[in-house]
Amino acid sequence: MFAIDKLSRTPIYEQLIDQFELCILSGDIGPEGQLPSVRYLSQTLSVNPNTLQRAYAEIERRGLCYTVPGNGRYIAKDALIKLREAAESKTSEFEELVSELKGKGVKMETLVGIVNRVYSGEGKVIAE
Amino acid sequence: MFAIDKLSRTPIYEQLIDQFELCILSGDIGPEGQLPSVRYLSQTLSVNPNTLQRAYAEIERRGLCYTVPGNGRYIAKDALIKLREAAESKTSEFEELVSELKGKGVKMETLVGIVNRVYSGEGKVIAE
Amino acid sequence: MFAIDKLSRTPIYEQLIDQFELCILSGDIGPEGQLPSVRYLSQTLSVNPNTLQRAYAEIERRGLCYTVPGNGRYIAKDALIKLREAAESKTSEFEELVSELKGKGVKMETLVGIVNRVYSGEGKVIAE
Amino acid sequence: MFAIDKLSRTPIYEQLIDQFELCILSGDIGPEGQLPSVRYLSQTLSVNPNTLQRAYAEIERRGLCYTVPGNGRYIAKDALIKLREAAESKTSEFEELVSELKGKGVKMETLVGIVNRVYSGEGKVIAE
DNA sequence: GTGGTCTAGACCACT
DNA sequence: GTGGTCTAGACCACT
Repeated sequence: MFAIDKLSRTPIYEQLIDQFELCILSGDIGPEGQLPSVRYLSQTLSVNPNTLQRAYAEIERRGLCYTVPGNGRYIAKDALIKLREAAESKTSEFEELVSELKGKGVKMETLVGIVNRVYSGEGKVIAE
Repeated sequence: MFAIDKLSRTPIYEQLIDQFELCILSGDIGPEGQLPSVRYLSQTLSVNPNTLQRAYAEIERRGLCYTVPGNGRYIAKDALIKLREAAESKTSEFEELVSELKGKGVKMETLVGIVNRVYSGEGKVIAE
Repeated sequence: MFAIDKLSRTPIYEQLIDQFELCILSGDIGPEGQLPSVRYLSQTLSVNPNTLQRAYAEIERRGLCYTVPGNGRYIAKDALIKLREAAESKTSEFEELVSELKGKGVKMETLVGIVNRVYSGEGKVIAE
Repeated sequence: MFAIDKLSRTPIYEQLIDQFELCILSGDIGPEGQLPSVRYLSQTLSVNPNTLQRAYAEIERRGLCYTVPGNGRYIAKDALIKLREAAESKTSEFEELVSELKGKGVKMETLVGIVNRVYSGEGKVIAE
C-alpha cells in the first residue's frame, strides 16, 4: 500500500506524508479510522521510527489526524475536506500560473508538454 | 497594437506592463528603441497619464528600460535577456507545481483541462 | 511622530518610506504590529491617500509588511532583519566608495567634511 | 614615482591607471606632456608590456591622452578638467550615499569611523 | 518637448 | 471599516 522510494531525492518523511494524504483522499482510511502505529509501520516499511514520527507529527500539525495518548492516532473528521480544500487552492494557484505564463507569451503546447512529461515520467527530473 | 481591456479584472497598469513585455519579446521594439511618451500613449489609448506612468515605472524598476531625463524612455540593452530568464524561471515553477499536484493525486486531465480553458478563454475566470 | 517636509526636494512618498523604515528599526512598530490605515494617516499628515498608498505599496514590495485584504496592513515578521541587512549592504557600498575616492586622490578631510555637513544640515543640499 | 603592488588584489593595470591619473591630477605630467613609452616603463616597473598597453588603452579611452602614431603618447589638454569632473561626480555620489545612510538611521560616527579606517589602513580589507 | 509628483475625489472588492 | 485602481488635472524639473 505504501510505496516508499529510498533512493528518491524527496525525503522519506515527505513521501510518507504524501502517501498518508493519498490514503485519506482515496478513502482507504476513513474519518475516525485508526492509523497504523509507528512501531508497526516502521518495521513493515523498514523505515526508522523517527522518520515515521516526523511524518505523523506533520500530518497532525495539518489537522488531518489527532492523537489519543496511550491509544493511537485517528483520522480527523474533517480531514477529507481539508485535503480537498488544499488541493483546490493548489489548483487555483496552478490556474493563475498558467494565466501568467500565457500573458508572458509562453505557448500552450509548452505547458501541456511539461504536464505530459511530469505525469509520464517518475516526477521531477533535475539536472538531466 | 496595444490591446487594453478596461473592463477586465486585471488592472490596466498590469495589462500595460504585459503588453510592453510582449513588445520587447516579439522584437517590436528593439534594444535602445524609444518608448512612446506618457502623454502621447495616454491619449492614443485613452488611459490616464498616471496609469501609464505607473506601468512605465514598474517596467523601469524591472530594469527593462531606462529614462533619459527630459528626453524619453528607452529599452535597455539586456531587456530581452532578462525577460527570457524570467519566463524560464516561471516555467520551472510551473513544472514544480505540476509535480506537486501529481503527488496530491490530481489527475493529469484536470491540469490539461485548465491549461486549455485558460488559453481558449480570454484570461482568468474567477468564481464562475 | 511622522515628520514630513512638503517643501523638501525628496518626494513625500520617499520620506514616508524612510519614516516607516525608521519606525520599524527603532521598534516603534513591532513585528505583526498593524500600520495606520491609509485614510487615517492621510488625514493626520494632510497627505493625499494616493501618496500614502504609493509609500505603502513600496514598503510591501520590499517585503517589510503584508496586507490582509479588507482588514489592514501588518509589519512582516522578518522586517527588522531585512532592514538591518539592507543597511549593512549600504555600509559596505560606502566603504568601497571611500576606498575608490581615496585612490582618486581625494583628501580624507573632504569626505569627513561632507559627512559632517550632511548630518548637521537637514538633508541633501543640491547646487548651493 | 610609480608604486605598483604586485601582491595586491587590485589588478596591476588598474593600479597603473590610478597612478597615471594621480600623476595628471598632481601636475607631475602637464597637458601635452609625453607619457613614458610602453617599453621603457615595462622595464622600469618590471611589468609585462601587455599590461601597460592595457592601462594606456584605458586611459586613452577615457580621453585623458592621445597617441601620435610612431611618435608617442601625450596628455590631452582637458585631461585635468575631465579628472576633476570625474572626482566631483564621485564626490556627489558619496554625498548622496551619506544622505541615504543618514536616512536609514546609520550614525555619523559609524561613517566617520569607516573613512578613518580606509585612509589609515592600506585600502579595502576583504575577508580578513 | 520629456518624465515625476501630488492632490481631489470616485468607485470597486473584500470582511 | 480596509486596501486597490483610476481619472482629471496641476505643477515641477530638465533639455
